[in-house]
Amino acid sequence: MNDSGGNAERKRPRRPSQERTSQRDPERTRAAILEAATREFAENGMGGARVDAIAERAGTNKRMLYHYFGDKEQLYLKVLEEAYVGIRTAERALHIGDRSPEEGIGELALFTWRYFLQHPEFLSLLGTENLHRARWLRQSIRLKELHSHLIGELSEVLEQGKKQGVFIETADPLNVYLTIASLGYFYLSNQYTLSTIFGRDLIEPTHLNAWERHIVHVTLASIKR
Amino acid sequence: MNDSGGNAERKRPRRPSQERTSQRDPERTRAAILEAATREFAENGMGGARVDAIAERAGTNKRMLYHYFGDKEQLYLKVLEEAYVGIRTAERALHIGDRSPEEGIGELALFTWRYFLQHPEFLSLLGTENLHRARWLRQSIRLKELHSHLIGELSEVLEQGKKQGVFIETADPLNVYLTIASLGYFYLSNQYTLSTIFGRDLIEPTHLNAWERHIVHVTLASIKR
DNA sequence: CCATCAAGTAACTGTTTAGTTACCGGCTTG
DNA sequence: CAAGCCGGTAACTAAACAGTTACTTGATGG
Repeated sequence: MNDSGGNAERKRPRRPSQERTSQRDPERTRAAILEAATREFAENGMGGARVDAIAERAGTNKRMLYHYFGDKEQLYLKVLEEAYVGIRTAERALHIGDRSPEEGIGELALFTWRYFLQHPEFLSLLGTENLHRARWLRQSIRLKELHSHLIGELSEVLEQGKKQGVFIETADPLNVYLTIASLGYFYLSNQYTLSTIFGRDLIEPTHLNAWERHIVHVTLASIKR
Repeated sequence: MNDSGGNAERKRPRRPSQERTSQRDPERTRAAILEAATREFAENGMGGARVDAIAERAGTNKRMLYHYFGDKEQLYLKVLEEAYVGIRTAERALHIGDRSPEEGIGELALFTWRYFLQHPEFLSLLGTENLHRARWLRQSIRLKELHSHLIGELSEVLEQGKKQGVFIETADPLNVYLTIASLGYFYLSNQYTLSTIFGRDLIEPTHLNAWERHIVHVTLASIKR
């Protein structure tokens, strides 16, 4: 019905073939799309992110995006998975069991805070995923074992501290991690509304450093005997 | 140009006028739209919320929504403002200065946790607003003074505690509030990803109660001498 | 008892969006 | 050295969307 121009011959849009530095590089294109998608999803959420915007940011076009990642949802899941792999990988390199229990926990708190500070896009992605009740993360089975290492190592450090009599007996590994993550996550992810309603610029270096010390202080105060 | 059907007479879509319980009630319609909008924005964020969906949830139509609230952005801001008024109003009724300093802080921690627990839509709205860097909240001037009361009252309680020698001298009102809010906000707003990756159902009553006690414990441990 | 205005309805419009299709061209390999 | 595959482009399409318009209904005061 709306087939404007009923003639059979279809005009093909013969491109002018102007001298282009085409440089085919699948890996680079793929990586560029993933990075552009990370930024776009972090800035606008799943609902607000635009596929066209991702393609443009990556210096390519939608066709390649669908070619490599299937569709918007699969691309989003890939971005989320990579973000988790990023923090858990960096965390493993810490080896918090190598120091005294107290230093180990302090080290983990400092690392987590600084990682959050340097990776705001990770916090944004978590926020978006939780808005949707982990709808996409739930589909990712391979991620489960990624996080068990953290709890295992943390558990060992706490046990050692209890044996040495420096930590209280009720200290729980998941609770300790949630405490550390809470204090870092809320301060950073909610900095915009907090700065607005309380009239204090939370991202200023002085306040940032004070909060870093505060996190370590609170975490240790909550488990020390 | 695209004026399909060149005849001057316009077909008017004469509605069948079937027995309807129309009940005109501006206040109720307005309130219904606001409540429907709160749920829709909380569930889908600013980008994901649909104006049609809000109208349908409210049992009315888009025309009324635009009539009462201007446009989608103004409606969203109204929803956000009302959410803040809600928690700050309930907070004022606490009068944390009436008890001992230690009890007062514990009371505030408990209240905040329980309010967050009972108002998940408030947490969602905060998350959405922060994703957009407080873009809409910043436009709301009248909200600034709403929050100063909280910090003022909290400050008095801390000072009293310091005089009595039960709190450390470095205890800061904003830091204390941020600590309480962090521990409540993160646990609830990130419960979906956390439950998924750590394989523990955080919303289960047992764990919920344990975390409530944990918040009070951590908050007090961080400021007690 | 009718003129007026506010409450309310539903179809419409221009734009944006995710996803698709038709086509191009350089590199590898049989 | 040609054939076809893979990386790449741009225009297209159907659906969804925010916002508008043309119109109806009911209440009220002069």
